[in-house]
Order: sequence, then C-alpha cells, then structure tokens
Amino acid sequence: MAPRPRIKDVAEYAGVSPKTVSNVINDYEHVSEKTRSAVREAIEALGYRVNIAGRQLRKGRTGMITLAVPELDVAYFAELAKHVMAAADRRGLTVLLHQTGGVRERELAALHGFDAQFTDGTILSPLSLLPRDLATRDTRLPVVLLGERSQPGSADHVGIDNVAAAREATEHLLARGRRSIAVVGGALTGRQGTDRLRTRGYREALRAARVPFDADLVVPVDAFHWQDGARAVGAVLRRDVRPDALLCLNDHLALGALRALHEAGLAAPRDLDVVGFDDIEAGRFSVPSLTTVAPDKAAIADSAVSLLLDRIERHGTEDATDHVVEHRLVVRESSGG
Amino acid sequence: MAPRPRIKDVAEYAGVSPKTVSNVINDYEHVSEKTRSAVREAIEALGYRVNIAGRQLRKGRTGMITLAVPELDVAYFAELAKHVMAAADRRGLTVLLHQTGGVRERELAALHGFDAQFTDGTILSPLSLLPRDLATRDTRLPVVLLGERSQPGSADHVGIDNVAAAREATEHLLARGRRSIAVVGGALTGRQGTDRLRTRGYREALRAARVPFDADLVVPVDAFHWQDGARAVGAVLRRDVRPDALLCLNDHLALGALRALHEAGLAAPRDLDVVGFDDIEAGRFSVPSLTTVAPDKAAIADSAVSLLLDRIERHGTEDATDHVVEHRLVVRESSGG
DNA sequence: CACGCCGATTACATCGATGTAAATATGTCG
DNA sequence: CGACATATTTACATCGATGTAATCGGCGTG
Repeated sequence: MAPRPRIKDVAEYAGVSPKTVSNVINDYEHVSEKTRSAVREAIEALGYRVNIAGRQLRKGRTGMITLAVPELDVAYFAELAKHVMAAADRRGLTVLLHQTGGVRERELAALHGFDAQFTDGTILSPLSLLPRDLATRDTRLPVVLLGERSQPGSADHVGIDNVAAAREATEHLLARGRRSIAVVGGALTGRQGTDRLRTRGYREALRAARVPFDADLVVPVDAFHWQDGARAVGAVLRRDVRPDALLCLNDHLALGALRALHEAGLAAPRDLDVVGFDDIEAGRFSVPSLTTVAPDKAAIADSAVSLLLDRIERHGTEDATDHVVEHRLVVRESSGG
Repeated sequence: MAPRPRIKDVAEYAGVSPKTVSNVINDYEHVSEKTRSAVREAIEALGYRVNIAGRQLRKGRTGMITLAVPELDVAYFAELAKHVMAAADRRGLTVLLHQTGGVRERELAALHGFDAQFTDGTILSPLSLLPRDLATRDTRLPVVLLGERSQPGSADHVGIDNVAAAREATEHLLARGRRSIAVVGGALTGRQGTDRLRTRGYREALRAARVPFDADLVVPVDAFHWQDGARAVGAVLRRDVRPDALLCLNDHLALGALRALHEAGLAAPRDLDVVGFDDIEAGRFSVPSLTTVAPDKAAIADSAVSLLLDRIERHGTEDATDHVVEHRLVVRESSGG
C-alpha cells in the first residue's frame, strides 16, 4: 500500500515547487492558469489530500470547534447538536462532538484537555462545573457556555431566560385553575443551575397569584431522564394530597411522568396537567402530546457559534457577554383539554 | 496575552533538553526521578499543554476516528453514538462525530473528505451510498460500515441479521393471530438496504405460515421519522380493510403511528398490534409501550471500533469481514395485551 | 536596447514534538 | 583503579505545509 502523497510528491509530479502547490491549494492569486491546472491534475492523479496536522502546525488554527454536551441520548442535546453543526458548517467550521456525562472532571477536560487545545474553541453545556473552574480557566482558549450561567462575566454565555420561562409556564397552569403544582426536578438550594432558576420563576408566579408555596411540592430527581420522571411521579402519588399539575423541568421527565401516570390510572389533562421544557420531538407525538417551553434552538446554536468565532478571530479579550434567546410556551394536550 | 508555552520553554525553565521534557510527557522509563519531578514542576508552572498538531505530525496518527451517521436526532443513532464513543474511549480513541443527513454526497465526504483524511479511520452508517462508491473508494482510508451491507467484500461491516429479525417480529404477530400485517417503511425494490432485507424477512414469515402476501400492505415512507409513521397510518386507514398489525421498520415510525392511531380513536394492542425496530428509549415509556426488535447496540459499537482499529493498526489489506451481532424481540404492551 | 516594474515562482526557515543515535553519567566487578 | 555495562540525557533530523523574502522572466517605455 503506497503511503499517502505529500505536497512534495505533487510538486515533483507537476514539475513545480512545493510552495506553488501550496499556493494552488490555498487559492493564492498570482498563479498562472497553466500551472494551476497542471497542479490540479497532479493532485487528482496522486489522490493527494492536505495533511491537516501540518497545516495546523503552520497556521495555528484547525478550523474545528468542540461542542461538549452532557449526553447525546438526551434528545434536547442531540437536537441542539444538529443545529450547532449546521451553524458551524455555514461558517466553514467542523464540529468535534464530545460527551461529558455531566461529570465535572470531563467538563473540565472540555475546557482544558485534549479537545480544547486541539480545536480552536469550545461550546460547552455544563452541568457540574463550579464557578471557580471558570474563574481559573485558561482564557487563551475561547469558550462559550450554554444553558447554565455559572458566573456572570467568566465566559460568553447563551441561553433562554429561565426564570421568565418557568414563570410563564406556571402562570399558564394557574390560569387553568391549577393550584397545587409540583416542580419535578426542581431545586431550592445548591448551584445556580437551570433548575434553581426555573424553580425561582415558578415561585415568582405563585407569589404573583398569591398561591402559597409548599416546599414539599419541589421534587428533586437524580437525573433528567425518563425514568427519573416516572420515579418522581411515584413519590408524588404517595403524598396525602395529589397535586393537580406537574411542572417538569425537561421533556424527558415530563414524558416519563406521563407514562407513570398512565400506569397509575391517571391521565393528563383529565386528572392533572403536565408541562415540560425543551420541546423535543417526542413530546409532539406522545399520548397525550406535551405542553412545553420551546427554546429557539437554532438561535442558541447560531449565537453560540458566532460568539465563539468572534473570540477566536479577535483573540477576544473583551468582557464576556450574555445572550438571551427567545422561547415560547407551546400548549398541547397535556395541559390543554 | 502570553503565547502558549512550547516544549522548549519548559525545557529551559527546567534546565534540561526539549527531548527530556518529551520523555517525561510520554512516560519514557529511563528518566531519573529528580529530572522527572523538575520537569513536572516546570510544566505546572508554565501551564504547558502538548500541542497535538506537532505531535500528530511527528507520530503520523491522530488517535481520532470519525463516526458518520445520518442524523443525530434519530434516537437510534444518538444511542449508537454514545456506545461508539464509550468503546472508542476504552481504547484511547477520540470520536469525531459527523452527520451526513443520509445524503450520498456527504456520505462520500465521510469516506474521502476532510474528516476521512484527518482522522485515522471512519465508521459510517450509510443510507444512500451506492455499491460503486465503495468499490472505487480509497482503500488507504480504513472504513467500517454499519447497518446496510452495501456490497459484500467491499468493506468491513457490522450489523444484525435483518432478515431474521423481521421474520421473528412477524412470527410474533402471526402467533398472536394477526393475519393482515402492514409493513410501514417497507420496500420491495430498490437498493439492497435495511428496508429491503426486513421486508424480505417479513415475507418469509408469511410464507412459512401460509399467509398470502399482499403488496398493498407494504407502505413506503419518505423518511424514518415520527411524522412519516403518522402519515403512513393515515394512508393505511383509508384502505377498505384495516390491517390488524403494523410492522414498522423503526421505532420512530412506530411511535408516530401510535400517535396517529390514538387520534383516529384506535389503540394498540386492542385494535391492532404495533411493532418497531431499534429499541430506543422513547419506546419504553410511550403509551402503550412499544414492542421492538432490540439490536445489541453496545456490541455493534464495540465490534465496529475494534474492527476499525485492526484495519488501522495492521494497515489491513485482509479481506473485508462481516460481523453479525445479536438482536432480540422485546415484547411490550403494543403487541402484548 | 537598457531599465524598471510586476506577476509568477522558488529557496529556505519555521511551526512543535519526537525518533534515532550518539554522548555523557553512573554503577559494577574483577 | 580501570574496563565495561547500563542508565540518563542530548544533538539533530524530521514529520507536512506555508510565510517571508528573494529570484526569475516577460513586457512596456524612454
């Protein structure tokens, strides 16, 4: 098996210097039409491809960015990844996709590790990262954070207004006459994560409607998967008084909850309402279909990529910015009967 | 902003040669404990990180492989990607994930394009690739195909026995007394794709049970998404005689079908049975839960990575092999009343 | 026809890390 | 103590591509 041809081989084949071949490849303007086509032919004939390592070593840029999300089999992240790849593609970038499992150590690796220094920058959707991890990060490596806003000013950030989104969802349930609304996946203490923010929005809505807050209705979960939603329903149903609505902090939880409710002989919206977050495709086709807060994923992806590219190109030392993208409440069967 | 330190800077700081630093980084055995720790300190002090481009240029391998799938928001591929990443991780490889959209041009790019020459090898799940695309491919670039077996012998391949799987699923429906089984996503002609093979298994089961085959029951779809399953149900229900079972060639189709049936006032398994393929998580939590053919995704991922690694390391010119991994029928509510 | 100009092409150094082989240090044994 | 084996460290070349600056060649002009 012949080794891969190098630029030098192409040069010899075409009877020119290596640099001329490079000039052709990079569309340098001062190359005569004749040499240009001769080189093109040589490239074709030898099946030559640029060696990215060599180019990167010389140029200092890879044209690749890393997208690090907790898990791909969480539909929200898969859908988001799709948008990010599309946005990157439009700008001539390639995406290296990475799963962190939501584990701090691997989120750190996304910031500092192999990928981070290999690609030109990182878009990270953190779950466990601590504020100090960001404070002490190597600012030479461009980063954009999605979702959680760990520490204002520590890095560019893109996300929806989680407090407002949760408030609107809760208002919707209140407007339907629901008064005992459980927050599945909610959190009162702990890190300033999405769960905290959404729980705050929920409380704001309650207060505005003068509905007393009951800490018992905040149901914590281990993770944001289907089975956690199902388990949470188990816990909720063991209470003396059954809530009349579930505000689930993502769609997987909500869909798992719908399933568990079904098994318990209950149905939304007949017996209680169910609302989720993320607007994943499964929620459009579930029975009942799922009311959800739909973030503008395309806008998130687009902002993230363009912010990152700014940082990369400007070696940006400007202050970190915070981009808030649109969301809207999509009312479907699970709270719309 | 200080430039990133190079190995040379570390060497100067520690008072040794660059090569010694390299030796420490690569855990070369003959380095005295004293220099080792001095170098470690220097690395720490300067915040040094290996420059992958330099290393790769020298070593010739990237330690990265490409995984190219049609779409990440098809749950099966997202779940598969997760397994592939885990398998790669165990072998010290990083995965570059790529979406082809199922478009031939981009599947070709996965074989020959940027990624293919950049990473050490490619695992490709093709949809539109033609046999000749594989016949003419550059065999210097290691490739493993998943799912469709385009052309025996053209490249290593990993998949389940689609014919047997479809036969078993059909036998299951026949055993439940179903006699009019529609194949949603089925195909009688066209490429030797998964759909063809599964349709063949379906027919084999019918023949064995002496149930006449009705070509009208083969319902083609545009794509294998939820909405296509829903649409197919619309078509099926417009027929004079309603089938008593739907064999959907993936779970998304099946779940879309369940939803459409619900809207039509029908329910599985009461009015008809529904079976899918892939065993995606959504099918475990749907109402009703979904009977499905579960491929051993972990095994697929593991075989694929290890086959690819073989090719890479042995510059394998051996004949292409074909790995068949296990599958099993998981019977749930949608055909288990 | 000599000169200057500009477009086309090339020689050479360089990006950062590491393999090779040689040089140097350390240790062992008779 | 000297010879020799072994352990540690180093100089140098190299991986492939491209930026810099120098060279080459053709053309118009005085």
